[in-house]
Amino acid sequence: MTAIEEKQFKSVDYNDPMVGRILDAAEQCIHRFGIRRTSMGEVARVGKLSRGSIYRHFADKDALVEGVFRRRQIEFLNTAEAALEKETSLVDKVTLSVMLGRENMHQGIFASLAETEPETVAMMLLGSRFYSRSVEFWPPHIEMSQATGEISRDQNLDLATDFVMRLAVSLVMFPDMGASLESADEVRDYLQRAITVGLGDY
Amino acid sequence: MTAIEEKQFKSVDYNDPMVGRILDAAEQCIHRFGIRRTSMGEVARVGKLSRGSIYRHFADKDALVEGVFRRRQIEFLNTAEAALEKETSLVDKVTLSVMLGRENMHQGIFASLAETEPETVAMMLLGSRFYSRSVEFWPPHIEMSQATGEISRDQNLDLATDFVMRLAVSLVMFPDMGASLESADEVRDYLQRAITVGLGDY
DNA sequence: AAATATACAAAAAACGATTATTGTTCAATT
DNA sequence: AATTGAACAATAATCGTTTTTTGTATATTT
Repeated sequence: MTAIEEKQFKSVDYNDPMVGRILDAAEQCIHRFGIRRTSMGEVARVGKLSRGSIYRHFADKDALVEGVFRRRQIEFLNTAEAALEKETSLVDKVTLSVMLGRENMHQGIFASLAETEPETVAMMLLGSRFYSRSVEFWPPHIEMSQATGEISRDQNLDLATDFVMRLAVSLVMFPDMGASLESADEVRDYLQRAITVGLGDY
Repeated sequence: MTAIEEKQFKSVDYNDPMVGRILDAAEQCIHRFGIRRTSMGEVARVGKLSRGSIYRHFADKDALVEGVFRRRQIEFLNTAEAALEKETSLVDKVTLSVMLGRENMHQGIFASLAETEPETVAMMLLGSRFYSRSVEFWPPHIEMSQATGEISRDQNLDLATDFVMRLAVSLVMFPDMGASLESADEVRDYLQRAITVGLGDY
């Protein structure tokens, strides 16, 4: 097994308590100093563990940073998933997701990184890796919506997921793209239209 | 009049032949070396003009770079506008715009800059300034589409424009967001659905 | 009038030497 | 079996210093 292959197959076990400690320390460092000014040694010091332990669980610094944001995203998707259970319609679910997504962008690690290293954040947001993780989030909700008759039953699941994803991502990243869509009510009305009838007649 | 106010009011005259020479030289430099490694002196040398002339027309280097990309975008919108005249439906127009937009991103100054300074390109794409210029592009086409009955007449123009913009921008920036939407046919089918009925029934 | 050429201080980039960090290895420790 | 600690070469960041570039001003030319 070559080094390259090994790196690909290696995946992080988020249940391992040591991994948790490493990621906690790394997140704290990135939050305070940014990615560039965070060293593996500093992470080790903050987490009160050895540098070697970090390299046991993460191939390199990139993998560690990736791990931090991956965990954050998983956590976000879980909280979002929980919050969504109160909503019945797909439109309300997407609306809530957009509002939660915006909130998430303007606080915590994202907000601080955007201040210290905006180019890094920009690169992350434009990378497809970032969204690919959220894709699996929607299909169950799409299917539920099809079951209740809110949206068409003969819509292809992948295409519908893609459509919802595009709207959600776009609304989180660009609150204003011509029309003002700041408040939850404005977003809901907009999505109601977009999702149920597009630009066609009611 | 303060310096700040003056800078705000000053706007570039793209018909001025000297402005054209400056922008030609600047674009050539940016294309070859990137923004960071392009100096005002080099632009002057390439354009066979004085550094003073550049500062007569552009407040600073940022304004010059802005001018280059602004002109490129205007040119793109004009060619797109011309190409769109052959298309009758809004769906076909948006499809063509998406394909032209993707093409535009993968050649010329954008492609070369993406190689040398990807973070700069990422920042540009995420800035709202970039899209705000394209917003005025769509309303006439939306209204035409409403006139022919392709889309609803009682749809608010700003919201419809916003919706078309979001789909177009998203499809240009993220060719794959779950569903494969590479070819023009795939994009057209997707947009046909999205624009005319959203996720509702046919 | 606009373009040029030159000069200038302040800011930024390039440079080279020094220091810190990275990623790997391995023996010792828990 | 995982973690630690220490050593190590290779890479990258940092720090003063020097050089270039910036933005402005002004006299001169077209």
